[in-house]
Amino acid sequence: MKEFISNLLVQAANTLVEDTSSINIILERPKSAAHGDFSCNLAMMLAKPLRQNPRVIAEQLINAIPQNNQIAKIEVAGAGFINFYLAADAKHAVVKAILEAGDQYGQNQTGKGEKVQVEFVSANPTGPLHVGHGRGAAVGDCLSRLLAANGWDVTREFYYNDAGAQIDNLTISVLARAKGVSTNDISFPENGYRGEYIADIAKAFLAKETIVADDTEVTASGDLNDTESVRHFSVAYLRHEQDLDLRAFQIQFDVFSLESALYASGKVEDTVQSLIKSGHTYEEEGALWLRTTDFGDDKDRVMRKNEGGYTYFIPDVTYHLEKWNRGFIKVINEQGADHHSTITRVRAGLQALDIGIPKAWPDYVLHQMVTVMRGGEEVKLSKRAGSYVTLRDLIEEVGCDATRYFLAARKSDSQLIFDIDLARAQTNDNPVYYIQYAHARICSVLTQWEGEPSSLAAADLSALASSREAILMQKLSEFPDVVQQAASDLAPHMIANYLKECASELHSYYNDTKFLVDDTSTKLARMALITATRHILKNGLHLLGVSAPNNM
RNA sequence: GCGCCUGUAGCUCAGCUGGAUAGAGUACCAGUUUCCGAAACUGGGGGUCGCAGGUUCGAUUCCUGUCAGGCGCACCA
Repeated sequence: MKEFISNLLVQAANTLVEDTSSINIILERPKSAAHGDFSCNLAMMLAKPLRQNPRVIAEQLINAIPQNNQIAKIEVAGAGFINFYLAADAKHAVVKAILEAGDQYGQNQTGKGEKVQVEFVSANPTGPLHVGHGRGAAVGDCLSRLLAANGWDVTREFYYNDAGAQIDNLTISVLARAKGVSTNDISFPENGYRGEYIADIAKAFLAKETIVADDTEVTASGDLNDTESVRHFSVAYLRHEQDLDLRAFQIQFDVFSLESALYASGKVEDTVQSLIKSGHTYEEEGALWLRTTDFGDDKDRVMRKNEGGYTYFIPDVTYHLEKWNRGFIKVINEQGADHHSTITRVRAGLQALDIGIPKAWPDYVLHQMVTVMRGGEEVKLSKRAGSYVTLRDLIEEVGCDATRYFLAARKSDSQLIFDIDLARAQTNDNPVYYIQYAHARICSVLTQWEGEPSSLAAADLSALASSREAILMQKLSEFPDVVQQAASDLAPHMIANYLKECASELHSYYNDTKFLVDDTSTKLARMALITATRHILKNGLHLLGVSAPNNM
């Protein structure tokens, strides 16, 4: 419909201007129903080049628009807006379209089946996942679902930094606990991990337990002189813990990549050699540097430390080079904003390789900090992890649906306050239940109707003539635009906001109008409309990874 | 000091590539169930869009400056 009107306007504009190719027709949905179903500011855009009053131009445009049966009325309003009022049939069309497409409605082929990788969570295997990782998980998973709905071939990936100094730190922390050193003791490693889970790992190691994580299996030697065994076992143990966290959050990954594998395969060394060959490196004070300042960084970065090891920067570049070589023209990295400084660095490293990787590749979505509140006070402690709130604590307390919704419903640029009391509330305060209730309500009515849902696509919809019904149909028709916009803006929160509005229109309609009436054609038309609404709510909730219960 | 993000109703937040009277939820006040689920709905009050300039027909939106908060500025990741 949008395209249809757009074409009409281009035709009309052709009668006033010689070259319309540079004109970008913008059609918007007016906030107020008094302004029609679609609105266009074309006349105002043309006012300057034509040197005429916008309202006069608008009149001329309207006169030049060909007659058709889709549009009931066209008006000039305000400073020169052209408002379109759709004919009843045109409004009803969306209901039929939804009923025919069902679960597929809202999807499009913008991505043309091309490969996109979304990397998210990527927590170090040094502890359980915390709320911040949860936000990354919710946003990353929702982004993946959105991109898939837009026709992309999506790969979800988790990168484990299992090779750096933080793993040495983990190893000595577990060793200390295994030897009975208390975290308060002076001899406990200064920067060691102090959460209670470290003691659990130590205990499991001494008990020679076997851990299965992803595709690997590790059995503890139980020998405290065997540092390598402690290291492997601890990493496997925590990867397993994180797997459980992810399972509780109903997040699945297609690929787990390990930093250690990049070293083992010699790819890290290859990258170093390529960078040296590119001529952007130099040695100073015993270290090997990359001149990242040539590519927009504010200072050069160390590649190889003077004691010989590589900084994390090099495997990071290697990993992204791998992504490029695996054929991902589009890559989105979802990370916490506290890592934003790596963006320039990784991109600079890839530029230095000089192999034609675009300057702005890969894309990044950064999420800001999460603060958890309970009873009006900030929650900072967890029994398991000590100094931070774990994702699993949160899921256990408020449930998976509410946790996912709250973590994805805010613009990721904004800091987020997670109110546990609100998320737990099974009342009208809680937007998750509000949306799910709308869905359950529809299901309840459909059950009582006892009719055949598949017959509705052919129903006569002419009875849908009230303003409530018009508003609801208008809201439903926006869904495909929202799905497309949310994906192109990489903004999952738009789905959450849309669903709240959609649920609100349904609830208003429900309270205003009785659906199961005696008149058959009216009843069928209303069944068709609420069934269409149900599809939209279900499809939208699915994009968020939130369930759409039939009853609650 | 430098960089990134954020300042919109008492609180939590939307505001779609600049557009019509700046919206929603919550909280507060007043109403709605002989009728499909009241986990709902209807109405009301509540705003200098941090502040100051600039760009133009028009700025919450774009630019500059400034104030405030968060995060980051390692031969850690």
